[in-house]
Amino acid sequence: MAKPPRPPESEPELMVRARALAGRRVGELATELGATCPPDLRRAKGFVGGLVERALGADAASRALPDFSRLGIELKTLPVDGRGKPVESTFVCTIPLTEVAVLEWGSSPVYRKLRRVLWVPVEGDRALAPAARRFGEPLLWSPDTQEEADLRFDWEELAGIIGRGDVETVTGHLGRCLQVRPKAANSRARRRGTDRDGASVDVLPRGFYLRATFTAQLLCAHFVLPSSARGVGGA
DNA sequence: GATTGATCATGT
DNA sequence: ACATGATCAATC
Repeated sequence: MAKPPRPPESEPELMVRARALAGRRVGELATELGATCPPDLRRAKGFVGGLVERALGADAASRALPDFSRLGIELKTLPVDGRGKPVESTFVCTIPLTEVAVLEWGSSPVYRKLRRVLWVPVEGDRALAPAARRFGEPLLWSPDTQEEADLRFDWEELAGIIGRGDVETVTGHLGRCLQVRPKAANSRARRRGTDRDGASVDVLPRGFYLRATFTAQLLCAHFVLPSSARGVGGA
């Protein structure tokens, strides 16, 4: 692998780097970084995400910090179709099953992860070889008033159910913008949880994910109009 | 066609 | 083991 850039020291510096990706292809970037593009992502699901981390100078690699630790910004690549619409949900965080009952929205891992996110759209059509996929225009995003209210609503519903010890009743159907789905090596994986009586039980690990409908809406809204023109904050 | 549940690779 | 990065593929 070649030249890992310094972490960006400011948001503008990060955005200059991120915008420079727009219109370029995954394969070119891989070549520059000395990486080899896989023929498909079946056995390399995090390949594009890792590539962009390195290209932009993310420094948190596998630590419990935002990708750009100094700036407090999380990086998410977002696979989109030919019209710019997300084709996959977005993983947010694993669910701390034994703690969720005690967490408030403001102290929740969902809130912390989503406070500030750099979205980097990338073509995600499976018919396109990974190397041929182009990057889109990045969006540095924080939830606006309505988005945060929506996220909070779902968090309270889902965390409430899990906090009561009913994680096994939660399916991916619940939640308007957030959902709960498995997050594990396989369906036999187990991690410590709490049942309805407060007893310790081993359950399938799960994570919070953003629905594609939610990321579609946020891309559209924040690209089409700047937040100041949408009456954010109550106008 | 959209969605849910299952799964893959890598690093600490 | 569990965190990071996600997409695959069966099913609705």
